Amino acid sequence: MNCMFSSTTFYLYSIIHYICHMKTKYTIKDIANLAGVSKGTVDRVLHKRGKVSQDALEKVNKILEEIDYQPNLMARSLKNNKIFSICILLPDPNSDPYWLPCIEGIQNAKAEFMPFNISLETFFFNPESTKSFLEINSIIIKKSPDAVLLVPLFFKETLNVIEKYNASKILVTTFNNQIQSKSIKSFVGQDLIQSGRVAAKLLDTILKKGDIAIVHINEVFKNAIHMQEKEKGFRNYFEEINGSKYKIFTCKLKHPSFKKDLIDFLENHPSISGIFITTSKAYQVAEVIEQIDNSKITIVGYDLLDKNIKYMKKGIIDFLINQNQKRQAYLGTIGLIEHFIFNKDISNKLLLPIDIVNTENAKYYTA
Amino acid sequence: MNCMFSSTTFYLYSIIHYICHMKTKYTIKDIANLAGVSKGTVDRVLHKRGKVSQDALEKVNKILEEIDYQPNLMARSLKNNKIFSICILLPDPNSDPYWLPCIEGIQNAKAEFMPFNISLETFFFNPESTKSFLEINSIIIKKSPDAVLLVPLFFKETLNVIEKYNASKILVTTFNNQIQSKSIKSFVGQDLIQSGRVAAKLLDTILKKGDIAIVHINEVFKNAIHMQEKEKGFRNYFEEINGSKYKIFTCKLKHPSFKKDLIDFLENHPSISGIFITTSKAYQVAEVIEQIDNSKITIVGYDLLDKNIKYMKKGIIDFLINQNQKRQAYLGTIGLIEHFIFNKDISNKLLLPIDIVNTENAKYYTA
DNA sequence: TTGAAAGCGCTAACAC
DNA sequence: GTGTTAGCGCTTTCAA
Repeated sequence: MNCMFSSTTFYLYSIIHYICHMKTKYTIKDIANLAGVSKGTVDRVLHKRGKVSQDALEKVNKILEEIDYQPNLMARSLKNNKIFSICILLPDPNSDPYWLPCIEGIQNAKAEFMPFNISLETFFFNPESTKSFLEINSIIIKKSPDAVLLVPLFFKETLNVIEKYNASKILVTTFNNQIQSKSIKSFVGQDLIQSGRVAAKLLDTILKKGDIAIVHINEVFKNAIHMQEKEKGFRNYFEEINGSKYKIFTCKLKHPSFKKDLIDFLENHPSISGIFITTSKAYQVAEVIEQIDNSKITIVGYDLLDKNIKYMKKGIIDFLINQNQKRQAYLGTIGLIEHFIFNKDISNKLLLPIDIVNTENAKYYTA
Repeated sequence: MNCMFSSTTFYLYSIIHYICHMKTKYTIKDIANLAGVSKGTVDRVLHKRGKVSQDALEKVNKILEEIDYQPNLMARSLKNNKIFSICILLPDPNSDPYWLPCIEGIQNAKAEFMPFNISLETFFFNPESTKSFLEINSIIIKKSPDAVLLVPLFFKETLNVIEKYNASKILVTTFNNQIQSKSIKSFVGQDLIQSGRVAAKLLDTILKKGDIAIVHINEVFKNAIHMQEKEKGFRNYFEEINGSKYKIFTCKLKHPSFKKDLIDFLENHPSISGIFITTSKAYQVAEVIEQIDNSKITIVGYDLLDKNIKYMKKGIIDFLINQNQKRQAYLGTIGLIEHFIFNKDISNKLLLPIDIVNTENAKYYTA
């Protein structure tokens, strides 16, 4: 009973409203005194470590119910000064620059919790190689960290490695790609269907006439589900509007015939006035549009890659939707850190805002 | 030398890159041993509390230079278990619903740091009364908190009260409204000029023809500077485009002749195809437009008030710019808390993203 | 000027 | 079963 927690709200300007919570903060010693037992016994009850008589158990629990005991986390983690270790696994940013901002997000998390005993190790795998994914995962398992935060790009392989982590009692959380599994304790990412709807609304607001193309750029198979969900949300938006005035075409492109196929598609569909690109490669479409077309086609794409921003500044890309990888990685990391240090619950699913970006607000999302 | 901080980056998928920092974490005891003095002496050096011989000072400093000592904040705050108290002062949400989300932001901050010894008290003042502002501030000063976070709506009065806080050694930080004063240790808010530019870019993207009106709704004088800065950024954007095709009119409205004046203005300017409203009262313009006009006028306004969202869903307001009061209040609060608990620096100026909101992504910013 | 020691709240090993 | 105790790292008081 030696410290207090107070919470008050004041309100004044003719009348004065005064609301005040005074909450006493109890320590284990207080509880021991109140229950007439020793600190050790209280601790055994709190941690369900057994070896407590029925009588003592009831006395302590009675007090605990009455007082809303909040353990002092500072003291707890001072005592248990174990080094928690977290391994983070994501696709190699050298293979796809989309992942680059994640590094910064992880570093920010690390910097923020620098004074605490946290060991963070970051690993990259080749996004085009399930083998590299499996290899790195077995390296991580050998290090037996307390938790792993990973991007589950490959469905089957992920379920496979998760079982191994589970067997080793290693906590698994994910970001960017959502995979259903009760063994995954947390997912941080975006609602892709909803992000398709955001893109649809943008084009619906801008376009006065013409038709729309959904462009999928087929890089590696990892994105297949992503692209499908975005298309689903996009079409869904227009289906809900009775009597939508646009025809919507889907256009699947892949290298190396990308450029030729896109040009052919546009020539065959001269009514196209808006394009929605479902990957972060909008700049590749913009390059082509810039060369062939003077008439204005509105383009909505994803992600603040340098090349995308360049074409947005040129006026060829109109909007970019920010998938916020950096913040995904940051929140995934601090979620684990705060769980270990402060005993916080890990939120099962955290859906980040779907940011609409134009030339004028871009700097706030890239910084 | 009894615990470690490690930081590693792995990279593998044909070659293995392995980068590993192993940083030993030192305690005061370690330093004392290394320097051949006692813990007490090390502490005196660390805190510059004097009473240390030249010889001892040099020995300790030499070690400190070599090892990059990071004090254990858990232990420190366990020892100094003082209750830090923070008072928060903002305009009454009953007078202007704009401020309502701030309450939630403050409560989130409170919930997040519940286990620590922080006392938070929230006060409201009448945004139309400098007197109430001064009265509440003198109540707060009497409570002598460790810090105050306030919305400095009134320039002169704010400078006045800040001096008093300074004299009482109470830390002052601000949010939402920026006032230049070296006595203000932190500001959390948005760049209003840039937010005007964001609005301009939106209208520039959407409008195909016609002219633009900037509408100021004159509620109370508090907003005068806000509105001016937004207009400045807005016009600035179009001035930078050589040969902008729009004429831009400024329209100042105030109640009770608001509706009539707006209708008159639109009748006198039939070319208007886009409206930028510089306050959170876009819904008032939308109400009028809905009644008088079938032709499409594009509207960009501010803030996710229920009424604004309602008109956005009706298709009358096209975009809302989110000033993110909730996050401003949240970040302002946790900035202070982390300063007190973890000794973190308070960032002098924190500019939040200027979020572009349409019907499809609104829920992420209001939740 | 310096070192020794107590104690913040919690945990866990160790006697009884 | 239960209470006592040492100790996590830091601060601060008190003797020396």
